[in-house]
Amino acid sequence: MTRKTCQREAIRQVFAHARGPLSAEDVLNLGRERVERLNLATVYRNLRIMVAEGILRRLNHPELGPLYERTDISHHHHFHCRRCDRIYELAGCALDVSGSTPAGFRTDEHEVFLYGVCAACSCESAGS
Amino acid sequence: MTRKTCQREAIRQVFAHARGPLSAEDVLNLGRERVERLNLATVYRNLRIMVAEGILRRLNHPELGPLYERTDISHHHHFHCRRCDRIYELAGCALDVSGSTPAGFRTDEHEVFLYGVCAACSCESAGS
DNA sequence: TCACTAATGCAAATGCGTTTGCATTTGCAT
DNA sequence: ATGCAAATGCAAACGCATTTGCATTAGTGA
Repeated sequence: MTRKTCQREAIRQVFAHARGPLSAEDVLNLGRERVERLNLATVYRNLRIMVAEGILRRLNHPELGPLYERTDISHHHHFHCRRCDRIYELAGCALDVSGSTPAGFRTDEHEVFLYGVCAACSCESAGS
Repeated sequence: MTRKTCQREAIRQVFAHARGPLSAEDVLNLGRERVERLNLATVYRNLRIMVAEGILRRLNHPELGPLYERTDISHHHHFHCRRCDRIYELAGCALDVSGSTPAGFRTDEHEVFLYGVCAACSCESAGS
């Protein structure tokens, strides 16, 4: 029987309000804003459950490592600002999948990662 | 002073003949076909040197982890066959980078990973 | 309210890629 | 041929994400 605990609820709330994928550490920190008494092991235990439930997906970012994101958002890709280290979700997909798949191959999934500087960081350093 | 050892030469040869990115373990195994006495620590030491020299690039594949590939090949992306676990290099790029970069953002680099089944594996299971 | 057990906290343990200390081997200049 | 420092082999150590054992806490049905 599954119980409704405040730490579990906090973790779900964190994802409900997140605007991008989160690392386990992120979930811990954001979760603690809601429930001071929250442990990393608990975070992992719940992340695992939520992934098993299909609520979350675990993705491996080439530069940031393992991140978790909700599965109820449509196909998208990620932009990593190397200045502030934030991850932005990019709506849609500008990849021609069939165009990049060799003859005889079948592409089931794909991931695209962009790296650069976000608007916020560009402004800061823009001067004037 | 840098010396020319057979293990170092073997590692360079491995990359000279590789047709895709390799894991450290791959380099060890392929290198041993050339020099039986080759150690993983040596592989790592040389990989590090070659990356520092700019000969190799280290990339983090979301499904396969850290891989090393030559830097003297033109822009391309990777296809991972989930059936045989092989990595194929895809010539060119079918991503509309500017199209996927939000206003105000600047994209410096990007990576694309495709997952699916390669031609060889498709044939095997295709029956006739 | 009470008992039962799921869930948590904590700390130790794991797995895996990678690094490092040190004794030994081996290019290479002399 | 000889000597010195670079390179290697080996095994232990690391860093980091993640898991786990166990005592304690706290939902929840009765």
